[in-house]
Amino acid sequence: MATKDDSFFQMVFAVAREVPPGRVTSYGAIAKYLGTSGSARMVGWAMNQAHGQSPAVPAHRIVNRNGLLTGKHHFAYPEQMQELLEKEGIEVKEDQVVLFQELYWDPTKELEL
DNA sequence: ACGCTGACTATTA
DNA sequence: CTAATAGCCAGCG
Repeated sequence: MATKDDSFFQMVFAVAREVPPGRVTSYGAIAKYLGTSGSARMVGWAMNQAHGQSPAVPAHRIVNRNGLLTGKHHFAYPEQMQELLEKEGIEVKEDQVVLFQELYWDPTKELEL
């Protein structure tokens, strides 16, 4: 688990790609899963490098602790994030994921088994 | 090497 | 409710 052979980014990308469709997760959750709890900024920063990766990283499934689409401005265009989320069946209102609590996917609870 | 920046989070006022 | 503060750590000039 959490192979440290790869760069920190690759670990973040790996977890992000493990997020099931129609689900969302937070930076802090990924950070904690990687053992860098408290450094949620590193996750977001890693996502910044995700742009152009192969396979593409579903960064639109990564939101902040409030379920807010804080990173939408980093996409091709800000509305793309909400567009992709709604496309997967996730309701988004006021840049915020509706029922975020129900759609929340925690790697530390789903993957560590 | 130093300081600034940042897709975060939590606490305090 | 908003604003400020602190902790976090990798990249860049």
